[in-house]
Amino acid sequence: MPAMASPASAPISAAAAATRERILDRAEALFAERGLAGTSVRDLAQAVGLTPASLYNHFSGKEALYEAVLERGVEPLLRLLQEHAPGGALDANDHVVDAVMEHLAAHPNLPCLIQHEAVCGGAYLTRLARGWIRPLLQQGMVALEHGPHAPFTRDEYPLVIAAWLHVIFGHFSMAPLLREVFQVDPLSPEGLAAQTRFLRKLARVMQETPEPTESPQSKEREP
Amino acid sequence: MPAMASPASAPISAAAAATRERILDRAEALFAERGLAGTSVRDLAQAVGLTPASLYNHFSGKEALYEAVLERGVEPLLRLLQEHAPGGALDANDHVVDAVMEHLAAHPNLPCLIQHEAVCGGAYLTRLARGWIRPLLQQGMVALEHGPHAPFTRDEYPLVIAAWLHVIFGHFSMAPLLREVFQVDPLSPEGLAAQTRFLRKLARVMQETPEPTESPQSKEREP
Amino acid sequence: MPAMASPASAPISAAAAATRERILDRAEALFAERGLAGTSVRDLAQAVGLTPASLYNHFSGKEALYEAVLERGVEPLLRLLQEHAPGGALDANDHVVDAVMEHLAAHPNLPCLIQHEAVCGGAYLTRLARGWIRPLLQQGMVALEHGPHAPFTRDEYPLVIAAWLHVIFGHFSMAPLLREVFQVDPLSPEGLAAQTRFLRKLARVMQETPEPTESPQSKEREP
Amino acid sequence: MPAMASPASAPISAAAAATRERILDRAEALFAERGLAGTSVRDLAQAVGLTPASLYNHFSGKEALYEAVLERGVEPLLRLLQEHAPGGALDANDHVVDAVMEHLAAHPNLPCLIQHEAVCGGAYLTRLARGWIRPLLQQGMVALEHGPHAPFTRDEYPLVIAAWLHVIFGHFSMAPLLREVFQVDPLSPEGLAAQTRFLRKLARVMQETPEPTESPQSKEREP
DNA sequence: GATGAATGAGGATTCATTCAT
DNA sequence: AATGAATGAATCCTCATTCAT
Repeated sequence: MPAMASPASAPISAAAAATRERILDRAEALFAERGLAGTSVRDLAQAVGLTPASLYNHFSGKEALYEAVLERGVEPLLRLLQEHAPGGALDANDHVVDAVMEHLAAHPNLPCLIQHEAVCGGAYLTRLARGWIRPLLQQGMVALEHGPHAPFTRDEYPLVIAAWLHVIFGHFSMAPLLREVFQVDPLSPEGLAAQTRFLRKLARVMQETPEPTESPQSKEREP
Repeated sequence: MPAMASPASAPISAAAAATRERILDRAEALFAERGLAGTSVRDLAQAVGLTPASLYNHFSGKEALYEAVLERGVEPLLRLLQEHAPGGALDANDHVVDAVMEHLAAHPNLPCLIQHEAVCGGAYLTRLARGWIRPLLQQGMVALEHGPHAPFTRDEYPLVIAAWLHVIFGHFSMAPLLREVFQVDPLSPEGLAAQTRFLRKLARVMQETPEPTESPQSKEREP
Repeated sequence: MPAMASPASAPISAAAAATRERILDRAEALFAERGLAGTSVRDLAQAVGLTPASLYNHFSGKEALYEAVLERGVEPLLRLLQEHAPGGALDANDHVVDAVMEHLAAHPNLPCLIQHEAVCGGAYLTRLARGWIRPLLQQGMVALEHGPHAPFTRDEYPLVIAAWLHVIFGHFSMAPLLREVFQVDPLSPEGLAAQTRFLRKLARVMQETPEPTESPQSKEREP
Repeated sequence: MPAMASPASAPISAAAAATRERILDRAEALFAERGLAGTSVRDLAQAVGLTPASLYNHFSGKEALYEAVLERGVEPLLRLLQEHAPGGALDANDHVVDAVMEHLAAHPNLPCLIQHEAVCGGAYLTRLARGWIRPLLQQGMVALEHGPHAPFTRDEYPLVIAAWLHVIFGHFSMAPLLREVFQVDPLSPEGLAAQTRFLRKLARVMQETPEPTESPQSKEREP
């Protein structure tokens, strides 16, 4: 009798699910700001208005909570990227950039979390990398190959992809620094719109075939 | 005989200075990998082959050591950038990129340290930002203005600068991730050379005046 | 049914309060014997049969515990003294002496605690002094003025009060020394009774108007 | 050749002795204020303008220094008291009081040191008590017996002695408290003079034979 | 005689976690 | 589901002390 079972357990589950979500929300913010090591269970609990002991009713431990935060944040991003098939070139790219920026604007903590993981080369990184970053980037590779002739050779494509990753994520993960330096909030609507425009331009620029007349001095410098 | 006085005190200072430098070296690596909160004094001491108590003969505490690491790593980078006057455009840029890459290749921990700081918006960040990052970036602004007509408008210059920052630093700070994803070590000599070549190309691309014939659909999308 | 609500929460509170009291008891003894600096949290915890970490569930730190001990010990003494209005002279004094001795006999650690504080001139001293010692002693001044003509002038009253303080407290705070020297336990029932009798006698003696025929040599000595 | 040996070693010894004395001076003050446990070797060294390591050239350790301080302070007091033979009664007492007060005025830390020891019942206490306090107090007993008929019985003499100890020492050891409470510095010349006068008066009062007509109510109260 | 460097032991406190309630 | 109390392990740091210089 599944219909009968739910009234007994579902209401409880509903409240629990809400609490769980609240925990994830606050934890995401704290982990993004301070990293895993820098965030104490007490801080997490306090941010939710709970006791540390109570957290363990929802998550089996700090690391499990951390992973849940990561997963919850990353999965939609991954799905979003998979939806954008690597069919059209420039046009598709614009779409992808817009979609990604939109998603990150709604979840500005995500890049910080990933940055924290990517920097320390932590335990989650491997799973992260193999689980979805790799396919994601390889999708980017495919997209590149379908695009117009770029000034970049095929073996440079990984660097191109990485550069995009850095530029897109950096805008969020280094927001405090940029805010301080440029006296503008990168996460404000205007800041985000400007960055989106900038990224579109950048995409266009990077895909235009430059004249092969390279400046002579840089030729000398290359080994 | 002042020359004789130094052998009496200098050897002690020399040994101490050597130890101090060893501490800074190891601490830089650990802090870069794990951040401030994730690095314990015990680990630091052990990495140097010292007792935790002995560390306190050289630094007054973990935070002081952290600041010293930051300072030691950042200062030369700052000096290096100040030497490159914002005179010539593309040519100078190539020089700067080369110089910065060379410096970071020798101190690959530096971007991680800065990334850690920039993400959390910590206390050191403000000092960092106001002390040297801001002037540094403003110097970049000047350089941009002296360059050829770029596809980017003046109010986009900060974003251009930031993008450069992200691309250059990201290659180092996200090295573990990139290594995992692309199966290539970004910090190997080849990896660094390739990145340097890529950056030069990118610089050239970003400074070429594109034909003003923009693709129509992106025009529509811009508000 | 509020009576039912308490069994749900009161038992916890009750157990916690009991533990808290046990901590205060043992801490009082240890602090009295060794002072604040000489008492380690580990010793305190061990004396209660607890882990150092557990102490922090009841007190926010060593100093907080110390203050709580001081407060708990001092407050009843203060109340006791306030109850004895400075009405009758000798008769009232006898009452006060008896009451104080009785209280201190039940809390022989109190004088040691106060002594420790008074000697070092610590941070708590000021609060101690202004909070209750001062009013207490000024009450003593009033009592003195209501008494019979004493051999002491009004400007000597503070010294008289202080002397009483020293004699009464000293019997407790220097008990280990006195025990060692006189081979009698000052804190035994007999010791306390004897001291109480002695104090009564002393009170009487100090309040009797002496014949004004002072010995001539002391007159010469006084400037 | 003792005459020749001294020029070689005595000058050094002289400087060393001076340093040693400076150490003792500063240590006396710090130990008196904070007790043994509350005073760190670093603080001691810093107060002398020395390095902790250097202290060990003069004293074999903190405890040894502490004992030296105690000994240096206590011995002259003991000698002083031995000089005052227990011959004359009141007159002699005045002399003793004056002499002791004079000595303590010059060494106001002494009572604090002794108080610290007496309270905790530490290891030094026994030696202190057996070594000199006991004979000292027994000398007081003899003096009492030679005096005029006092209102105190022979078995109360120890309490009388102890009371004197408390009153005399308390004026110094509780100086910070008294200063705070009475807004007068007990250690100022005036404060000391007043206390000396007060003690003389007290001595006279305590030695006068009271009329045996005791107040009836106190008789009832005595068991 | 003075000191900087080194250290084992211990200082107070916080950590993540468990469990009875 | 929530929590207060308890705890072992770890936190950063200070302690008194030694020793080569």
